[in-house]
Amino acid sequence: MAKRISHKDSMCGVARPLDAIGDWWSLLIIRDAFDGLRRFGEFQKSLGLAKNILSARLRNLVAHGIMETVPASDGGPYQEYVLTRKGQGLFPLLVALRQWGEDFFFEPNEPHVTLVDRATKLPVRRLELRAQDGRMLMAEDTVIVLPPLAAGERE
Amino acid sequence: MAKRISHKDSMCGVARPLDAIGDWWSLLIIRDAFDGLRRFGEFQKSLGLAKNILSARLRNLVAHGIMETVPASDGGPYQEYVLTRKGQGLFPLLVALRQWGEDFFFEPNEPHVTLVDRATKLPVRRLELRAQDGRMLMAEDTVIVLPPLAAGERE
DNA sequence: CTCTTGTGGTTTTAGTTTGCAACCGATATG
DNA sequence: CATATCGGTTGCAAACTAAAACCACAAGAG
Repeated sequence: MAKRISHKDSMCGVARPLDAIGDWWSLLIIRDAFDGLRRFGEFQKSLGLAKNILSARLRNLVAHGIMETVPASDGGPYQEYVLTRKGQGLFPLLVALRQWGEDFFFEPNEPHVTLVDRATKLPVRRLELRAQDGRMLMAEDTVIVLPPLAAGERE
Repeated sequence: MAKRISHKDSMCGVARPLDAIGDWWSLLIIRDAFDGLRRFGEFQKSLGLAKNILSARLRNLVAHGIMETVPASDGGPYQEYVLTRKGQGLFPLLVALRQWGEDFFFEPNEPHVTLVDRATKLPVRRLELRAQDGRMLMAEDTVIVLPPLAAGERE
């Protein structure tokens, strides 16, 4: 089931998360989970994907510790799917995706849903990458550095 | 080729970007592009994916305006693939993905590559979502709001 | 008790996608 | 001219996806 994304034995810090999430559907499931959806049927209705696929995706997300099943919530005999702490850690990623979408996939005046501060109802700020000293960083202001190699290790 | 992700006619602000990116491979290509890779062969060597797949992914990224081909750079007879401004807009998403990976996919002392400020060589700060007034926002502090419906429009 | 409906899946099956490998054309290179 | 390298395209078997049918269980309805 797990499709190997990278050929390197030890996948990098980007490929490893991608492998865990699984695919786009999973990300949409996670987004719906952030929106409060919990039940199999809710996800299926919201996303319109085949039930076997949803079943497989949920199973994968649970297997990777991104979601977990809780026995009930309203006494019903069924289980629900909720985000774990690890799953909640994906929130910035979804925000980044959404903001990118707003920037480039909508006409200037095309209406679209907006993420707002629940308290003030104002739109949230943009995600910004900052240095330790608070300077804002663009992509070209950053570098990837290798971990210090322990003795004897070779690339 | 384009696999429809959502059944809804007008895809939401999350699904639309996902559809444009294409798949995980594309995201890894984009990451490599941020790392300075430009040539077909460089991507292929770095990612180890089949050439036909790479070819298709690059074509898709170009078609969606995320990358573009530039005729040369060192006088070679070949073209190179570089990120457009739209593609560069994906930087926060990649950072979010990387930070999530660092948080949950590495043992506490497992070495991994780190994103650092080029100027100071210090690791970058975490991405944080903030309200207009500067408060930090967690997922549960936010809501999605629908656009104001124009007259006559119905859900 | 039996019939029907709704939920939460699994199985079946066909269609699509993937990716290895082989091939191809266009430069260099010897 | 022979050969290699780069940037792909093409063919095809294997893997994966997804629509639909099916199944199990629980709750009501009659």
